[in-house]
Amino acid sequence: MDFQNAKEGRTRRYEKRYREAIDAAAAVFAEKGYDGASTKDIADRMNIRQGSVYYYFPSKEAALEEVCYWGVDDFVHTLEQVAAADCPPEEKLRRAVHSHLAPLETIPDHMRVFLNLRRNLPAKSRATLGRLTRRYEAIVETIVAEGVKDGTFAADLDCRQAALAMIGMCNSVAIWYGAIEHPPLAAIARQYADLLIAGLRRGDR
Amino acid sequence: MDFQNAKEGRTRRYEKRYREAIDAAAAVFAEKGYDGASTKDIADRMNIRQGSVYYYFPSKEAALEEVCYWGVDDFVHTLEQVAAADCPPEEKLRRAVHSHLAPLETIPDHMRVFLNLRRNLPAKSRATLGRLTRRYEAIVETIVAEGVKDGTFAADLDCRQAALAMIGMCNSVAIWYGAIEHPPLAAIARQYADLLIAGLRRGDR
Amino acid sequence: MDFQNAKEGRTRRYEKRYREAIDAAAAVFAEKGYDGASTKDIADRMNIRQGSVYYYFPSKEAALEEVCYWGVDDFVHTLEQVAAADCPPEEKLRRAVHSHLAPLETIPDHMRVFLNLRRNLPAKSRATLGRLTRRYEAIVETIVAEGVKDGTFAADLDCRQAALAMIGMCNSVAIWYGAIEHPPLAAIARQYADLLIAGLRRGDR
Amino acid sequence: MDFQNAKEGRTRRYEKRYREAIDAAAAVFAEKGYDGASTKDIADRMNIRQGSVYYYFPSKEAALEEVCYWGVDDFVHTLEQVAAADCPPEEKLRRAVHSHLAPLETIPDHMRVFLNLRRNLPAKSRATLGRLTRRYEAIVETIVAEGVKDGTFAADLDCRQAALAMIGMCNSVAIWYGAIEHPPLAAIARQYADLLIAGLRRGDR
DNA sequence: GATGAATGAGCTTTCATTCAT
DNA sequence: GATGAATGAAAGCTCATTCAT
Repeated sequence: MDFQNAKEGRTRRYEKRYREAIDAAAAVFAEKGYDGASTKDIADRMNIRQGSVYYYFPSKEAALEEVCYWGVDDFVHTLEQVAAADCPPEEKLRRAVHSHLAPLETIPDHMRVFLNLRRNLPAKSRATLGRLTRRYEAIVETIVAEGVKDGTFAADLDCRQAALAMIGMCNSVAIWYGAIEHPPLAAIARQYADLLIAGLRRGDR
Repeated sequence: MDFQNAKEGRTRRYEKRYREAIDAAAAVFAEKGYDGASTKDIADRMNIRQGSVYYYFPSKEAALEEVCYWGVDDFVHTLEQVAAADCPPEEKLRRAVHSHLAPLETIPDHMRVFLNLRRNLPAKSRATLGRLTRRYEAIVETIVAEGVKDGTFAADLDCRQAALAMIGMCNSVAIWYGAIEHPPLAAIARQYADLLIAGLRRGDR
Repeated sequence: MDFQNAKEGRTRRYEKRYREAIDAAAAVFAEKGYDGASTKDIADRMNIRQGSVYYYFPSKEAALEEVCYWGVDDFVHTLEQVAAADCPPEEKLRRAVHSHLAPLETIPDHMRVFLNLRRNLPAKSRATLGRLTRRYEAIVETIVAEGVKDGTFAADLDCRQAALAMIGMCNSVAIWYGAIEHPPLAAIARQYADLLIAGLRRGDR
Repeated sequence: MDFQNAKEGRTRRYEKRYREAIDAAAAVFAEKGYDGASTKDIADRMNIRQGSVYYYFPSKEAALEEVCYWGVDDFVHTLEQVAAADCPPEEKLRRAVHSHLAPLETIPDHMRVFLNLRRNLPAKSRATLGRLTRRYEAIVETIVAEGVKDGTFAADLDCRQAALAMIGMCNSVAIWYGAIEHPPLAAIARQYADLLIAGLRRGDR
């Protein structure tokens, strides 16, 4: 109940509201797209008036930026840990599929916004996220390449294409996940991992 | 040079320009999204003035509709022929992958618009296209199921998920095809088909 | 009644409306200042709706630009002719005062906008107009210097300051001209010229 | 160290900050105009937050009022003393020019705001300041008339126009003073006074 | 004295659409 | 087939102002 606490309390409350603002933006962008969403939509979701949105974001674009950056670092970092783990490549791939799909359960809106609305960002942020994306792809490619080297996967694999295929397949889940009937996420991840692992064992010729 | 011919000539010219209008709309929508594109963008691409766009389309939405419908019938019909062909399921799947990717070379803009901007259509068209999409998915599922029945593919496959995985993987190519360096489309199709076929042989448990 | 005429007619009509748009902008800016004026004010004065203003100007700033540039070339050009005339410097100065004040009768709004709202222009136009202004001042200074050289004006005059004083005095008329009771413009010009000429004969020491 | 003193100290500190607020407003208004300036601009200049400006001024308009009134009483009073002095009219005119230009050195922002932004005041204050202005003009006119009567200035002078010319010429200095290279203020004042005095001796016919 | 949060009105700008020509 | 002119609605953004703390 000292000053320290009072300050923390205030800060925490502020941060909470700020976090809510980002989530509201994520939800609205995910539903309507960037150009299709209005700042009024975000305001409505926060139960404030339209102009007040600008208390939280300096611009609509900035709101998109915040949503897109949300969780990206963790996302890449997790994959790095998977790649660095002490286990066979096929296990790494399996874990990669699981961790790649995980955000669909925790922050599906942010994920969809990142996947589909990145291009609406100003050049600079787009470039930054592009670099992160390419790093992510490279790590997946590394895992595949590792499997090729140790004989787990087919010797003549196009590792880059295999990585893109894996990522593309997983990302495509975001399109219908939650909108149609489907197995639980863990089951989907298992199925997709099985398919990929078996596919890569004898994938390309 | 008789009236008939003159009329035909005019009509043909008209149809050509009309087709150009749809292509212009496709290109603009593909580049900027539905809400991000303006009728002026379409007009600019056709070298006419904004208001003149309405000579070709009764509304912006109608333009989107035309673009989305373009080639869809053929697309589904081709898959139906593949499914009806007299060949083993794995060959059918291979052909399905090829024909699914083919539009990327011939009408990439229309394909991207269909994939990403369907949701901007009025409910009615969206429903119609949704039905077509589900029919398409069902056909793929049928091919997979056929493979399961004759022992080509793993007995415990989730055929629906397998179909979605195949479609999602193929669609994901549209995201980077033409934007980054990549093998020719035929090679990509072969690799993806190989991966899928091997993956499905022993995909799920 | 030929094509040429038809086209001219159309163009003339268009230009007339365009000129009206600039005049409306001038009047509104003159009355309310740049930031104080709204595009709706301009629209109201033209009897069109607010958004339609953008049919005539790409932006509010562009409207200001048009107003500021209006007549400036003529203004400078007229002074150049005065300076080049074959008559004694004091007569040149008299004519300069007259031609400087003349726009108050013909385009008072444009003049006031030029004098007071130039600073609201984007850097580039501001610089262009700044160059014109400095050229104008230089010409006046030249006239004064001529008078000093031929003994008409005091030998120890600060010609630059004298030029600025003349211009400043004349411009200050714009502040009250038309708002309070005053003699006709020609009389004001004569009085001010008399004052200046006598003042410069024995102006500085 | 008694209560009285403590209170005085607080008051004095308060007044200092209050004066700073007015100066900040003056500077911001002078730079950006009334409509172009925001309360945030004033806040920034005072290193406080936007809302806190309202601790010093009940409204933006009130801030403008304070700036405009600042020094005006002294300004008029000084001229009254000049007019009442026991010296020839031409000396009075010389002193009037000096004292008219003096604020350019001491409170240039306030002066510019008074000159250019009076019109943004509410009707009442505008009227009050208008009355002061007209009184000021009348005093100058009186000085000129005195000179006419005693034969110092030309017998057929339009005294009102002469007064306006003097004031306009002096005010015009505010436009460029401090922005371009120029002689010291005292020199300018001398030059302008010389010009005016000589001009009025034989100014109108 | 000052702040964080919010409001509500107004602004500039964009844009799908209409229509007489 | 196409254009110039205009509309009306909505959008993003700014800002003077308020108020509890």
